[in-house]
Amino acid sequence: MRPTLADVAKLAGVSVATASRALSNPDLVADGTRRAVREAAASCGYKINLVARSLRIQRTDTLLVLAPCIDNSFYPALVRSIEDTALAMGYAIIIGFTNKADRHREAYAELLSAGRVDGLLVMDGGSGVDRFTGPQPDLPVVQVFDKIYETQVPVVRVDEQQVADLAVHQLASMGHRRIAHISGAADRHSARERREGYRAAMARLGLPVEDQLVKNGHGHREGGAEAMKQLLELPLAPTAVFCANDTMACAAMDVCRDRGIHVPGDISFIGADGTADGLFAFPSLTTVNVPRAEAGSRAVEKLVGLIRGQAVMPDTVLPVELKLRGSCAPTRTAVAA
Amino acid sequence: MRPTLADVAKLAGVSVATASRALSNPDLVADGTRRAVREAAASCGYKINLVARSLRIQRTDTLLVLAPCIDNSFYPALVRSIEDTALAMGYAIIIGFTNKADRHREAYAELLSAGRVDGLLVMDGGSGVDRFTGPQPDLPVVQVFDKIYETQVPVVRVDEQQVADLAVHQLASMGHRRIAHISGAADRHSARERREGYRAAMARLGLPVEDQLVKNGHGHREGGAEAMKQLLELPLAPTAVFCANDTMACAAMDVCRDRGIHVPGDISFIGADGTADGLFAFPSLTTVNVPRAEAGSRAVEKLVGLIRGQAVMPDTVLPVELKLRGSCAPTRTAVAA
DNA sequence: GCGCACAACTTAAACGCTTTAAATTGTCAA
DNA sequence: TTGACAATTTAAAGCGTTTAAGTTGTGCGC
Repeated sequence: MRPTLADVAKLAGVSVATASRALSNPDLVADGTRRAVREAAASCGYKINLVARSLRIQRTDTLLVLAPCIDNSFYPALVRSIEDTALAMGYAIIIGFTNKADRHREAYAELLSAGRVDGLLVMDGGSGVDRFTGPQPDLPVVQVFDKIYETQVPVVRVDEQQVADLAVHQLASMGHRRIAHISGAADRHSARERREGYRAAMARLGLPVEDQLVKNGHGHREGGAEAMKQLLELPLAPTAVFCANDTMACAAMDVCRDRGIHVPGDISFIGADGTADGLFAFPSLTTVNVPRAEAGSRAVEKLVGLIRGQAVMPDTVLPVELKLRGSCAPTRTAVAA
Repeated sequence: MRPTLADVAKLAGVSVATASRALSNPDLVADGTRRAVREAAASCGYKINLVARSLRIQRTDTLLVLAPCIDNSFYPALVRSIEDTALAMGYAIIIGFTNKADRHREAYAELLSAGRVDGLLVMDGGSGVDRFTGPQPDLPVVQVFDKIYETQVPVVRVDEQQVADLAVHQLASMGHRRIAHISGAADRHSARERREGYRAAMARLGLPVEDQLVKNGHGHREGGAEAMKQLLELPLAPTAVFCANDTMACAAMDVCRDRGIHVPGDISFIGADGTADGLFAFPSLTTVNVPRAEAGSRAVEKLVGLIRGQAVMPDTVLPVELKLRGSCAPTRTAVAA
């Protein structure tokens, strides 16, 4: 049998209460006692039982992290930084992926309500965090990106419209006027916002906002490629494309390459997110970087704050930044001018 | 206050023992009683406290999964399948990344020894699973890939030498004789085995095994690119390269493209692992697929088996498979012949 | 010498559940 | 009517901690 605190106490000739204090609250016992208990614990290989501790102190020091997936190139950096920050703050993370069967959602909702975690970090705003928590979560919840405005859940996010704005402005400043947009999955808040941001930016710049220049790429490679093909079939093809994420942008560039269309000579691309995808594309992809690692840590800090009783803070909005790389260039006319 | 079983019992007019049974062991109570308890539970919003349950039954139904990282394109599929299978078998997973500071290792070793998980799944064979478990783990452990022969830990893996063998044979069958190898991180078992497998296959085929044709790419893009550059500077450059993973293969192909060397016309490539990297490369990368998703489920099944008291089974060795894609072609001389 | 403050420690209860062993109830045969 | 037996239910003992409340002992001022 694993030794318990009682064994340690007996060995050290003190009560379990003292043994407990000697190990976890050293200032409350005399020097000699502390040493005796420590030695007893070491000599019998005592290890605390965290489950018992959790039951007693009503804390698990564990966070549940729900991500839609992990093979998406957007999430790994986020998840890593969450894990890193959580660990530094004394929390372990249980991870769950939610874009699978409903079975998953239910299982995790169960974990949440059954007191096995102290808080929830959702990255899957998708169609509402209340699927996991109910309308009035009795557990601290923080959401990362993809804000759902209907709920009052604190969020760490970026200004998604600004993402689009930076991209469109960059292209416009290079002389592009026919700027297309390949948008992301319709159920994602970020995708909707980026599309709106694109429209707004185009309008502000006095550029034509044609419906045919906006195609839905559904956020993935195949959709991006298909959308690009449609754009290339237009009577008057765009000279630049802003894609709602890097994955689609890379796929779109590949379509161009396959057809002998030169990037950025014939057409320019800007992606969004700032994933590694674009870094290794050819040409390397200009993108609007979304600081995922920082979002991860900030979200954990926020969540831990809530758990520890801090008042709900306003949304955290992180800055985005344009990363100018090889995939966009001034229009020929701009060059000629 | 959250209602407890005692509240439910009082509400239903039975003892807590009966309430407990009615909810978790329904055959042991009479029909009417069961219904009454169920209704009482529902009416007061009772949710079981899993921590208390865990303490009592001495199980946590949680697994610790340690991965070196997640942004590596190799691991996501593995982690997802682990999560999926674990959930289906009634386990949650705590995930930890171990290629960070030692702080991480220690924290997770603590979790392990403190009874917060029922078992451990390690993907980071790196320099020995005993860093986490000590020489005699008192907890079930299963390792995925990267077997460490010194320890007696059951493992789910592939035949890494066969990975190399399939690649070399394919290239040789296309007429290649000067086949180079870009190897992976020296501390990884898979990398060492693949290099040995390359040597053995070359020798068996009677092909020259020159030290200068073997470069260390350290498993990552930069290393792969650098290794490729060195290979191209050889007096007699190789006509084909087997890379120990897809990431390096893609980087190596990019180097060729930048220098105007045509793939597969001038030089052929085969990678290994079967990650999405190679699928979207140009040309798409021939690779030796390592069934990561299946390895994940098998590992979980094995681990849960151990937890439930099954005897230790022999290693599980999964089959690998060559995926022929656009990055390799017969040599010019072979074509001419 | 008495009372008091204070430090050091112990006792005992609590956290919320499961499960063994014992008690209760009901049924039926003798 | 009684006893045997099965079917339910209950009381109580844990699971291994933490901690509020209580006890003991020491030194100190008076």
